[in-house]
Amino acid sequence: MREQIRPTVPPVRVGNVFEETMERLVRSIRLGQFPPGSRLPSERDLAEELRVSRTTLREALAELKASSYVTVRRGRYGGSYVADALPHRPAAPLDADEVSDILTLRRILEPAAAELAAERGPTGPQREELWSLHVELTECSVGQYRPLDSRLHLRIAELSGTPSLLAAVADTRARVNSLLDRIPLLPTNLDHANAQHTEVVVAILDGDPAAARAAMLDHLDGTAALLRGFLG
Amino acid sequence: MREQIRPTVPPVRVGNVFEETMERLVRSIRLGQFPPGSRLPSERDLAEELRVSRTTLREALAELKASSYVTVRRGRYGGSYVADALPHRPAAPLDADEVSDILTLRRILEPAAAELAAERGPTGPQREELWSLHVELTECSVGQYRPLDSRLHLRIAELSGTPSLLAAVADTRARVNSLLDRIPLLPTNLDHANAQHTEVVVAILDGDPAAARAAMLDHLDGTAALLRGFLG
DNA sequence: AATCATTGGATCAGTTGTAGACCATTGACT
DNA sequence: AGTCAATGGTCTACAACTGATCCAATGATT
Repeated sequence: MREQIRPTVPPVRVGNVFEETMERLVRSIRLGQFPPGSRLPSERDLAEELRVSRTTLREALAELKASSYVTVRRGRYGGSYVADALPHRPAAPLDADEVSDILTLRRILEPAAAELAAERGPTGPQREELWSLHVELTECSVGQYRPLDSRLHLRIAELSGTPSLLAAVADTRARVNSLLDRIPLLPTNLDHANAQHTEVVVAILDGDPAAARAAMLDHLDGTAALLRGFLG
Repeated sequence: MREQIRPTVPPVRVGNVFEETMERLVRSIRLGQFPPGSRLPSERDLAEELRVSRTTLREALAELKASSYVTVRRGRYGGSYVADALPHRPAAPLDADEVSDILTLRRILEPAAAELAAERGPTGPQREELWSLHVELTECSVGQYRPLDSRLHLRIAELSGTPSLLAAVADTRARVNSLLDRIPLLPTNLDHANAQHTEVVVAILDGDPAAARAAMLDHLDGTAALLRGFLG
C-alpha cells in the first residue's frame, strides 16, 4: 500500500496581529508603495484598510518610528512620513533552497507580467507615468534605489491588468528584496539595471510583447546571477 | 503635478480566525489534500499545524460537520472523516473580470510548473505515484472528480521542486474550483480532460519540458473556454 | 473480558485585539 | 489674530481567541 502523503496545511496566521501589521507596513515601504518622503494615510484610514484596530496599528507605527522608518507629526496636515533613506536590516544568512525558490517563481511571473503589459498597451497617462518612474529611478540617490526599483516593477505588473498577478509579483518581490538587502549595491550593476529597464519599458510602450518578455528575462537573470554568486 | 496613485494595502486579516480556519479546511478538502473518505489529523495536531487554538478549530469542524463535509467519530481511532461526495456550494454569479484574472494567472503558473516538473524528472516512487493519481482520476466517481483532479495538478506543481510555485498554484486552483462549481460536469469534458492529463503526465515522465508545457496549456485552455462560455 | 492509549467533548481563566469616545495639537484659511 | 477641521494621543469597556485541564468514548490489543 502506498504511503499516505499529506502536505502540511499552512498556518492560518503567522505571528500576532501586531507583528503582521508591522510586517505589512515595512513591506509596503520597501516595495516603494509609499516612496521615500511620502506620507502614509492617516491612522484611521490605514487601520480601516488593513482591517486592524487603530490601537494595534498605532503599536506598529510606534515600532516603525522607533526603527526610523517614519517620522510622525501631529495636528492637521500631520501624519506619518516615510524616511528619505530606509534603515538597514539585520542580515540573515542566505539559504540556497530559498534563493532558488524565490528566483524560480520570479522568473515565471515577471516576464509574463511584462509580456501582458505590452500586449495590453498602456493608456496615455499610464505611458507617461511608466516612463517618469523609470527616469526617476535613474536619477535617485543610492539610498532610494531599492524601493523605487520595486515600484517600477510593480507598476509593470499592474499594467498587466491582472490583479492577482500583481499581488503575486509583489509577494515575490518582497522576498527578493530581503535577499538583496544582504548584498552590496554596486554602481556598475545599477547602470546595467537601468539600461535593462529602458529596454523593458520601451518594449512595453512599443507594444512588443515578445521583446518585453525577453528584456525582462534578461534583466532578472542579471540580478539572479549576482545573488547566486553570493552563495559561494 | 502627477496625481498621487497609491495602490490599496490589502487587509492584514480577512474575517475572524474562525472563518479563516473554516475556509482553510474547506479549501484543503476541495483541493483533494484530504481526499474523499480520508481522515483528517486529530484535532490537537490540526490545531497545531494551523496555529489556531483547539477551541477555535473545533468550532470550524462543527461547522464542517453541519454542512456534511466530514463525519466525526469519537474514541481512539476516531476522528474527522471526509465525506465521499462533497456538498454543493451556493452558486454566486460569475464576474467576468474575476474569471479573466484567475484564468490568466493559472495560464502563467501551471504550464511553468509542468515544464519544471519535466525538467527535473520525478524519482522512481514519484513516477509511480503520479501515474497512479492519474489512473485513480480516470476511474473515480463523478462526485469525486474535482478534488482528485486538483490533487493531480497540485502534485505536478509539487514536482516542480519550487514550494512557492506550489503554493501559488494551490491558491489559483482553489479559486478556479469555486468557478467550476458553478458549471455542470459533463462526461464528454471529463473524457477530454483525462486524455489531456495523460499527455501531460506522459510528457513529465518522459522528461520532455516543452511537451509538458504545451500539453498543460492545451488542457487549461480547454476548461478556460468552457468557463468563458458560461459568461454569455 | 479487561486494559489503556488516543481521540473527541466541555469548561474556564487569562490574554490579545477591537470599537468607540474623548483630548491635544497643528497649520491653512478666513 | 482667530477659527476649525483633521490629525495624532489616550483611555476604557467589550469581544475574540488562547491554552490548559479534565471528562467521556472507543476499539485494537492483550
